[in-house]
Amino acid sequence: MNKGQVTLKDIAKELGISPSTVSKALKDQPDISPITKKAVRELVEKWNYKPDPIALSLKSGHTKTIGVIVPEIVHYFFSTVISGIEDLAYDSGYHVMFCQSNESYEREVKSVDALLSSRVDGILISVTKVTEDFRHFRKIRDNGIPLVFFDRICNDLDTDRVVVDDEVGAFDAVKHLISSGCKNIVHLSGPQNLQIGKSRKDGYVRALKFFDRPVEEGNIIKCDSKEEASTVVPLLMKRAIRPDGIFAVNDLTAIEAMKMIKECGFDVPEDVSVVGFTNGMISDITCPTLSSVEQHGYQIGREAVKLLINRIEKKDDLPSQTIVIKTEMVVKGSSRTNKAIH
Amino acid sequence: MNKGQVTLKDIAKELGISPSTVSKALKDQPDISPITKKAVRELVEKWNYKPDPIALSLKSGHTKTIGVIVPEIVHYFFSTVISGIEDLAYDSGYHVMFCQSNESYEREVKSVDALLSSRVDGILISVTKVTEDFRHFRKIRDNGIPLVFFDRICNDLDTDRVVVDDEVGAFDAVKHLISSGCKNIVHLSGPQNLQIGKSRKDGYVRALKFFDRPVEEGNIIKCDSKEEASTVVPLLMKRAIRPDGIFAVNDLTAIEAMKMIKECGFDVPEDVSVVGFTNGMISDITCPTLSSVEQHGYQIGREAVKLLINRIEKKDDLPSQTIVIKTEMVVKGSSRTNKAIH
DNA sequence: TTGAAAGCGCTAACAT
DNA sequence: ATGTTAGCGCTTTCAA
Repeated sequence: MNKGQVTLKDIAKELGISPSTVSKALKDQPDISPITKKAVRELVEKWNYKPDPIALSLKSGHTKTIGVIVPEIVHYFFSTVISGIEDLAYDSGYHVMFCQSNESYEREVKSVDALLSSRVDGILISVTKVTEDFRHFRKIRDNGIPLVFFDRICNDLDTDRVVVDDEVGAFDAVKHLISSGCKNIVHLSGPQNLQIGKSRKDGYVRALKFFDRPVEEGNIIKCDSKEEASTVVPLLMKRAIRPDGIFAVNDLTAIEAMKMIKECGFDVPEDVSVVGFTNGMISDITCPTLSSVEQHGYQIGREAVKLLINRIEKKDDLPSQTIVIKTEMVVKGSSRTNKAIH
Repeated sequence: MNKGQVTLKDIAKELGISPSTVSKALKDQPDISPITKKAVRELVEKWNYKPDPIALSLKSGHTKTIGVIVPEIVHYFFSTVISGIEDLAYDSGYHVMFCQSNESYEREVKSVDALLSSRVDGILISVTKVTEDFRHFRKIRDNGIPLVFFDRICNDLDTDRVVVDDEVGAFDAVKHLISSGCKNIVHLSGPQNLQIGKSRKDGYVRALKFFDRPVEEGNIIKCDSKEEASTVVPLLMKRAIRPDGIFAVNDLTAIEAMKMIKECGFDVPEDVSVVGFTNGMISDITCPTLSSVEQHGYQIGREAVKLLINRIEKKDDLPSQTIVIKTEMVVKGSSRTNKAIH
C-alpha cells in the first residue's frame, strides 16, 4: 500500500528528526522550536503530506463516518433526505456510508451489521415497512453507537428522532378536503406497525371528528403503493356511495388513485378530490397537479445529522430528543377549493 | 474506545494462549491443533468477536470501501444507478461512501479529496455539467486508486467507463419521431462539453441525415432543464414553422416541454410528438405518458461496480474497458405511432 | 526542545 | 503446535 503516500516517518527522516517531533510540530505544540515547526510545515506542504485517517481511527477509535440506512433510495422523499444528510455531514467533516434495506427486514439487519462492523461513529435509520423485531437496533445501542431515527421511527427504543408532524399534516389534509366540500372521504393508509401510518390515520380520524363527520371503518383502507391502489381504487369507485375525497398516505398512491379514478370515468377534482403526502417532484408533473402535504425531506436530513453529531461529540447524556418538522398543506390541482367552511 | 468490543488479545488471554495463535486458529491454518481451534472458535462465537476492520485496513492498506460521486442524488436516473451500485457492492463485501457534487465543480473537487483522504479502494464518478478541468481526476490515478466513470464520462482520461449507447438511443428516438410522421423535429440538447450531450445530438443529426431530412442549426437548442424549457419551448411554438416533434435530452425537460406545448394551446401528441431520455418513473405518470429512451440505470450501476472491483482486485493491467449498455426506445403516449415509413 | 517507547488491533515471518 | 517480534501510521506519555 501507500504507493507514494508520504508518512510522518518520511518527513522525520528527511528532516533528520523523530516522528514524534514532527507530529507535535504539526499540532503546533508549544514545546517545539519555531525553526523546527517551520521546517516541518514547509516539507509537509511540499510533499503534500496528509495524515492517514486509518491510523488516526485506530488510535482515536472513531472514524468520522456516519452510516445511513434507508428503505429505498429511489424515492423522491428519501433522496431529498439523503441529500440533506450528505450536505450537512460533509460540512461537518463527516463521511457518509449508506445502505438501502430495499424494504427487507433481513437486508436491514445485514446493513446494521455492515455499518457496525465498519465502525461508523453513528447511525441514521428509517425503518422498513415490515420491521417488527428491533433487536438489531438494540445491538447498535449496546455497541455504544449513537442512533437517530428519522421519518419511519421505532417506538420501542428511546432514541433521538426526527419526524414530521404527520398527525397534523393528515389533519390539515382532511380539513382541506372537508372544507372544499367533500362528504365521503376515504383514507388510503400505510401499515399500522409504522408510526407514520398510525399518525396519518389518527390525523384523518381526528379531522373527521373535529368537523362532526362520521368515521367509518370501511373508509380506512390499507393501501400504500401504486400496485395496491390500482386494485383498491376501482373497487371504491364502484361503491354505491362513492367517495368524493381521497387522502392517500403518499404521493405515488395518490397519483395512481387519480389515474384509476379517471379510468373509471370520473374526474379529478370535480368528482373526487385527491390529496397525497410528501409533495414530491412528481406531484407537480401529474395532471392535474397533486395537492399534497409537504414534508421537507432535505431539512429532515439536516436535522437528523445535527442530532447525531451532537450525540457523537457531546459527552453529556442529554435525554432523548424528538425533533418535529412542520408539514405544510400545498393545494394544487387535484382538490377543489370552493365552499370554505371556516 | 472499544467499549465492550472484544479483541484478539481478550480471546487469547481468556484461553491462556497468544494472540497470534488465535489469529491463526481463526484462519484455520494447518499448524494449529484442532483442540485449540475448537476452543478459539467457541469463545469467539460466545463473545461475538469481530475483527476490527480499521486494524485490518491499517495492515492491509485497503478499506473495502468504494467512493461514489454523482451530480445529484435527487434524480431518478442517478438514484437507480446508486441503487445498482449499492446492491452489487454489498454483495461483493464492499461498503459505499457517497458524495454528491450538486453540479458544482468545486464540490466535485472537494468530494474527490474527501474520498481520497478516507482511503477508499476505488472511485466511481459521473461528472458535473460544468467540469472542464480534470486535474482532480488525474490525482486519483496518481494516487493509484482505480477510477471508473459512468454515464457522464471524462474523455481526457484513459479509464474504465460504463455508458449507454446514447448516440444509438438518440438515433432511435428521432427515427421513431420521423416514422410517426414528424417533419420538423427540434432537439433540446445537453451541454456539448459532456459526452452524453454530444452523443445524443450526434444521434439526432445522424437520424435526420439517414432519412434525408435537412439538419437545421436552429433546431438544435441547448436546453436541458425544466427552467430552460419553460422559456425556450413557448418561443418554439411561436415560430412561423412550428416544430411537430421534440427530442429532449432528458425526461424532465421533455415533460416541461409537454406542459408548455399544452399551455400554448397545442396538443401532445396530435400537434407535437415529444420524446425524452431516461424513461424514469415520472415518464409513466404524466399525461400523456412520455415516450422515452430507457437507460437501464440500475444495470449501469452494477456494471460500474463490477469493473471497479475487478480493477481493484486484479493485479494485471488490462487495457481500459468501456462497457456500453443498450438503450431501448419505449413508445408511450406522447408520440404518434401512425405512418410508419419503414 | 527533542526523542524513545508504548500502544491502538491485527498479521506474518521467524523462532522455539 | 505455539509463541515472539516487529510493524502498519500515528499519538502520547515520559525521559533526556
